[in-house]
Amino acid sequence: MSKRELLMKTARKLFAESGFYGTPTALVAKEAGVSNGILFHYFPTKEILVKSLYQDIKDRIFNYSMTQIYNGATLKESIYTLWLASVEWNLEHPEDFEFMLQFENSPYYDEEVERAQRYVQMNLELIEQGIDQGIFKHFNPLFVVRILTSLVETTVKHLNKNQTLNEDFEYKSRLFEMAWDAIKK
Amino acid sequence: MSKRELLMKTARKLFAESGFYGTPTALVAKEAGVSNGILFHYFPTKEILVKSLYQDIKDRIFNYSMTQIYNGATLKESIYTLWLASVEWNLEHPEDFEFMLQFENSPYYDEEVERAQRYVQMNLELIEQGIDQGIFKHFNPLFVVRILTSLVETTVKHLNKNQTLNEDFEYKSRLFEMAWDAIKK
DNA sequence: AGAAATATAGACTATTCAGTCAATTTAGAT
DNA sequence: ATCTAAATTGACTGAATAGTCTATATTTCT
Repeated sequence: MSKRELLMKTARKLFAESGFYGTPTALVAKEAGVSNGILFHYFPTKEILVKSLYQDIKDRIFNYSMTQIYNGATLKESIYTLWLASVEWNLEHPEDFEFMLQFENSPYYDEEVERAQRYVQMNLELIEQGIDQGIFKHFNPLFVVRILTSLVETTVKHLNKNQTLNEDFEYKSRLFEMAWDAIKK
Repeated sequence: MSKRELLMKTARKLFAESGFYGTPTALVAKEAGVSNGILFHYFPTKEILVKSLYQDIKDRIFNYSMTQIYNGATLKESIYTLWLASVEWNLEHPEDFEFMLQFENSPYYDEEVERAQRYVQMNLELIEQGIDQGIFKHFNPLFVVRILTSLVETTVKHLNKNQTLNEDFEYKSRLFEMAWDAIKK
């Protein structure tokens, strides 16, 4: 693994544990087993490190989600697939999840950062379809995407606390019904 | 206003603007027009200041909500009243809202802090009723409360961005239907 | 009034931390 | 083989900041 990757991996872990305000750059470098200087060589400021991490995580969720969708699915199936992909992915990557929660509620996060995500774009298209077809309640599509996202987050937190339910797909589909009922007409 | 109150008021404002990591205690004291020493007299650590603020805000939301509920309401009406109270209150107190979002996604926040809130207790009771009566989907009541809370947050963010909708009660009741549909059977 | 307790001031400190820099090593190109 | 550019080191710095401490003022109690 390149030192750059090593730094990102370590930062992800430490940031998830102690938050990015609670984690000195020096510690990231030390834990990654590289010098302080090289961290600032790859990431000129801490803010750039943090934002790069976020970008990277979102890209990985996006790529994973892409492998899950399939042709010929109904709208509900597509939304379910994306919903489940996001839930599963976050369950399997708790560090990324923790970090993302913090980031999205930090001053670094704004609408521009959000819209830039291919992941958001993908969801947006589906939601717009659903609204046009009169299947979904008539609201601003980006708002509906945010509703879904916030329900995914709450759901993941819930499943993280109840590990026994983690493999229960019938339960998960009941959880999905909450999200679906919220947005459908 | 006592210096203690003055400090809390100032902290609320500054924390909302720049986050509590981005706001030095010295600045809080300075902006409040009091000495540094007195801040630490009332709040021995910054953490205590932050937690006190949170407690205070939650108490005020709770008190406001209490004035809104009324006897003889159906379950749906009660839930709506609480939902609307929370939405309105957050809209009218953007500083408190900003601060709360940050706090609830910070290391300071945990389940103990959450359960201690009278506000959560009040919601919990209603939700338990709904589940017992078979009106709501059958899930852990605390989880359902969190679902509602997260929907309130997303809704408030949405309304904050679209000020024109702020007075539109018909629109708000459509927003409530999302939350209601999510939890009802 | 006088003692005791509490409130207030503000200078000071010890530490922490993001970021710099000059020196050294490694890799790549010709 | 030599030159050049990029990677890497780690000691260092300057600013920021939570919390301390001593001195003074104000209130409260008897």
